[in-house]
Amino acid sequence: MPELPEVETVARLVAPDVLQKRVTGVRALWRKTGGGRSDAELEAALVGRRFVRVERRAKYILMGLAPGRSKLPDTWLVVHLRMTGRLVVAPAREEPAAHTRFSVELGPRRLDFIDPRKFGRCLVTSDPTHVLPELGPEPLEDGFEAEAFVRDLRARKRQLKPLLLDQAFVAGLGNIYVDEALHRAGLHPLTPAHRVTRPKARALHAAIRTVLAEAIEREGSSFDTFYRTPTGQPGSYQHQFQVYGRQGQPCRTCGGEIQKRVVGQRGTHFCARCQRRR
DNA sequence: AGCTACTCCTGGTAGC
DNA sequence: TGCTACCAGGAGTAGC
Repeated sequence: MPELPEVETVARLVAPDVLQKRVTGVRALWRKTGGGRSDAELEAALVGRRFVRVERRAKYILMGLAPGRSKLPDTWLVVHLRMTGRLVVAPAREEPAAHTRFSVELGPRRLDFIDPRKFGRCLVTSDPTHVLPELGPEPLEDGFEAEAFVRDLRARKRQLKPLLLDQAFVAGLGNIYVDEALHRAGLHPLTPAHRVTRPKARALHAAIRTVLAEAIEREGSSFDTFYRTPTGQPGSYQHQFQVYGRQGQPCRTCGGEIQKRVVGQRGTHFCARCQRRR
């Protein structure tokens, strides 16, 4: 499922195919994907504008469009891949692939949003802050400062797993990278945040950054048929997983058996020996 | 503040 | 083989 590294990879790879291209048509093949907007509304907002920015914030891809020859975006296409969303650029004359939910025509080519489970969104707005929820710091940016993280973490009483999944606390982590970061830091997913020692909290801060940066280097994780980069390539970080999906197998650090249990409705993987409770 | 449960969705798979 | 039941899960929301 796309988390920060996968979204970053998609944004990077799709950018050269859309930047400077002008929109010639828009269609929401599944209306909800486009936020309930009609094709006429979408066309009125986008047609004639040109993609001038492609950025990532948390798990969102922000694509800025400017009118005429302007370089200043006044309209944004905000994409969230959720579980199964993909962005693909294809020749406009080709039929859209199965499960295509939203299409932006760019002259001879077309940006397609493909999403079997229909959880993803392609929202059009004049200001991304109108559609983005409250989001915590970007874990790979300088603003994600260790001391502040330690302080904020220890001020909360939630269990680590749901706290780290909370996008308002830290942006961009999902089920996979939370499990991987907790293992790397040697922290049990059920530990209450305020019980984490300062050194362990610092270790967690470092682990989050390391895991995410390494996953971006490998273009994310593809362990099922879903996530692919816009070029159709799978990522390769799944080969680096220490705990995710490895229940029943030996821990690569200590040889203990990797456990799986449900925490807050999420499959949670950990080594009970490396990640002692409390 | 923080917990649980529910919703949205469908492809894949386990079980019969 | 063909059927049904269930599961995966990001994030929003409701209720306690």
